[in-house]
Amino acid sequence: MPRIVDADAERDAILERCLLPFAREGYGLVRMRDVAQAAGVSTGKLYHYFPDKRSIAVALLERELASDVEALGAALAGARTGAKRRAAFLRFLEDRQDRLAATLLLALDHQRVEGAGAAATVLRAYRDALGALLGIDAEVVITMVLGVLARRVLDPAGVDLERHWTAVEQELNPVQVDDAPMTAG
Amino acid sequence: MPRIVDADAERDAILERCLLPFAREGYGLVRMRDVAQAAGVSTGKLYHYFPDKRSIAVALLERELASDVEALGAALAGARTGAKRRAAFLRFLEDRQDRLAATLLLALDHQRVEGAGAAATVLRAYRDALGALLGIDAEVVITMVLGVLARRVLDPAGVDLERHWTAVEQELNPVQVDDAPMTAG
Amino acid sequence: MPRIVDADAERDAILERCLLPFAREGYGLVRMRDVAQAAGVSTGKLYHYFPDKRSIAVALLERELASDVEALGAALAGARTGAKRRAAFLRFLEDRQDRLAATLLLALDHQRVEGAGAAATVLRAYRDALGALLGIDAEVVITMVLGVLARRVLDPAGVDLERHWTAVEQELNPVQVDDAPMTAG
Amino acid sequence: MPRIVDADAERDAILERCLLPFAREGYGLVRMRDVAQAAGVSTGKLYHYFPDKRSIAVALLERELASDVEALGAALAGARTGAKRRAAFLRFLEDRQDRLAATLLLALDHQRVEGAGAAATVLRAYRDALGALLGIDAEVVITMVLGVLARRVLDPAGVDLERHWTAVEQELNPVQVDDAPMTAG
DNA sequence: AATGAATGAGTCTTCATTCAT
DNA sequence: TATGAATGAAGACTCATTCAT
Repeated sequence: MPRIVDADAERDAILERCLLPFAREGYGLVRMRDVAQAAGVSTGKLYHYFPDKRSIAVALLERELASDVEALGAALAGARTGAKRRAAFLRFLEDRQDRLAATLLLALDHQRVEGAGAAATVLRAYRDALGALLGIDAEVVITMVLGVLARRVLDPAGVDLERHWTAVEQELNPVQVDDAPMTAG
Repeated sequence: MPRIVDADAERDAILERCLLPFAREGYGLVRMRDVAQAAGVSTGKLYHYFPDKRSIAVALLERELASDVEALGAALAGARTGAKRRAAFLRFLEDRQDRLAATLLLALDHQRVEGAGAAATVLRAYRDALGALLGIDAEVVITMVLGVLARRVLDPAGVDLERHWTAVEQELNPVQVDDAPMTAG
Repeated sequence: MPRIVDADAERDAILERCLLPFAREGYGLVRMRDVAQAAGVSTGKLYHYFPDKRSIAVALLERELASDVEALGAALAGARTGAKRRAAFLRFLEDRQDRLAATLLLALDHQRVEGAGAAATVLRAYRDALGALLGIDAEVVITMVLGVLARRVLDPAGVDLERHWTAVEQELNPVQVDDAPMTAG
Repeated sequence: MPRIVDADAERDAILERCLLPFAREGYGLVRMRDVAQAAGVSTGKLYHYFPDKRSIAVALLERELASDVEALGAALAGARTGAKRRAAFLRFLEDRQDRLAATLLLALDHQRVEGAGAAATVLRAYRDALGALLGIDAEVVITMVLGVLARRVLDPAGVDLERHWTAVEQELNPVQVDDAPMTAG
C-alpha cells in the first residue's frame, strides 16, 4: 500500500505556506526552490500537487479570496447592529491586515500572469460579498480597503485605520436606524 | 558640450518608454530585450545609460515620482479656491490615472527589489507634497488615491472617481468654505 | 516453491509488455512510469524485478533474441526441403515483422546504453543461428533482414517482402536443388 | 555595429558538428550541453540558432539527407556505363559509410520525436533519388543499403560490402547492354 | 559609440529511484 | 509485500550581462 495522503489537505498546506514567499518576492522573482523551502517540501512534491508555477499562483489567490470572505463572514457573524458590524469589520481588517495585503499583492501579480483585467471579476465578487455582509454598497469601502492595504505594503509602520474608517463613516453606516447616528471627527 | 544635454534627454526618453513594460510585466517578468525594444534602443545602449536592470527600475520610480509631483503642481497652479483646487485635483487624477497606476505598480515592485519599507519615505513625501498642494492633511486622501489606483489596475473598466471623492469630501475640503483661498504649506 | 515460477512468469510478463514502449519511445525517452503502466504494474514492482531502467533494456533485448531464435526454430521445424524452409522463413518474417523491428530498435538503443560494439556478438550469433537453421551462410540474408526491418520502421506501409527475397534467392537457396533435404549446422 | 555573422554558415557549422553526438547518443540521451560542447559553442548560442532540441534533430536529418543525395550525385557524376556507376556507388557507400549510418540512426530517432511514419516520405524520396541516379528501380537496393548500415552500426568491424552488392547484382544491373554482363560469384 | 551575438549561471521542470505505509 | 508519493539531481531552456566588431 502506498503512503496514505490526504491530497487536498496536502495541497492546502502547501498553499498556506506559499503565500508569504509569493507575496513577498512576487511571482516573477520567487524561485520554485524558495517556494518549496517555505512549504517545507521538495520541488518534486510541489510538482506532484501543481502542474506549474503559474497554477500555484492562481490557486493561491483563489484560496486566499475564499478564505478572506469566509473569515469576514465569521468576524461579522454575531454583529447585529451597525455599530457592532463596523467595529467587527475594523477588527477584522486590523487582525487580517498582513494577510489581506498579501492577497492584494497576489492579485496584482495575477494580472501579470493571466493578463490585464483577469482579476476584475474577482474584485467585484469581493466587493459584493463585503457589501452583502455589511449591508451596504461597498463600492467606496472596498476602494478604501485596497488603499489601506497598499499603504500598509508600502509603509508597514503607520496607517491609522480608525481615522480612515471615520472618514468614510457615511459609507459604512449610510442610514443607520438601529443605533445612534455617528458624525465624523 | 551638447552631448550632455542629448545624453540626459536620451536617458529620459528611455525611461519614459520603459514605464509601460516595467509596470505591465513587472520587474521580475520584463526582459531587458523587451525593455530595449519598447525604448527603441539596443540592449547595448541600455547598458550605456544604466548599469543594470535594477537601476532602471529605481530610476524609473524616481522619475515618475518627480514627474507626478510636478504635474500635480502644474495642475493646481492656477486654482486658488478650495473648490477649484478640488476640481483641478480630480481632473489631474482622471487624466493621469494610467500613469499613476503604473507608478503604484512600480513602487510595489520596488519593495521586492530593494526590500520591505524601501518605499515608505517616498510615500510619505508624496503624501506631504499632495497635502501641501491641496492645503490639507492628505493622510486619508493619499490612501484613497492608492485605493483608486489599485482598483483601476485590477478592474480597468469601472471606477467612479467622482463618487469616491464625494465620500471623502470633508477630507478634501475640511473647512467647507468654498471660496476661501488656500496656500500651500 | 511455486513462488519462483510465479516470479519468473511475472518478470517475463513485464518484459513482454515493456517491449512496445521501449521500442516505440526509445530508451532515452521512455519513462519508468510509462513502462510500469504498459506492464500493468506499479513502479515499485518494476524495481522489485529489475535493479534499474538499464537492466530492463538489457533483459528485454536478451529475451527478444532468445525468443526470436526459438520462434524461427519452431517455424522451420517441420520444413525439410529448401523450398519449404524458404517459405517457412518468409512466413516467419511476415508474421513476426513488428516484433523483429522492435528488436532492431532495441538493439540499436542498446549501443547507446552499453557502448559501441556491444551488440556485435549478439548480431553474429543471430546470423549464425539463422544460417544454421536455413543451412546457408546467412551473411547477406541477415543484412537484408535488417534492411527490411529498418524500412518497416521508417515506412510501415509498403515493403514488398517477396520481391526482396526473390532478389537474394541465390543466397537463400544456393544449391538450387529444391528437394534436397538440408540439415541445420 | 554588432558582431558580423553569416547566420546560415553558423547554423550549418553547428549542425555539422552536432551529427556525431546526436547519432552516437541518440536524441533522448544527448544533453544539450554535449551538443554544445561538440559544436564548440555555448548552449546559449545553440538556442540562438535553433528554438529547441527537437529542431536541431530535425534540421540535422534534413541537412544530412540533402548532403547525402548531393554527394551521391557527385560520386556518380562522371560514371557513364553501368559498371562504372556500380563501382562509383560502391565507393560512395564505402567512403560515406559512417555518415550514412549516422543518418540512419538520426532517421530512426526522428520517428520517436515526430511520430511513427514521419520518415516515410523522406525514405521514399531517398529511394527515388538513388534510383534515378543509378538508372534502376532502387526498391531492393535501398533496403540493402539500410541493412548494410544497420549492420555497420551494430557490428562496425566486419561488413563485406562487395559480397552484398554482388548478391543483388541483378538489381543494380538489371538489363545492362552498354558493358559486359556480370554474373554473381 | 552602438549593436546584437555570445555567454553561462540560474530557472523551471522532469523523472529515475527510494521508501513510508 | 506492493504501492505510488516523495526526493533531488539533472535536463532543457532563458536571459542579464558582456564584448567583438
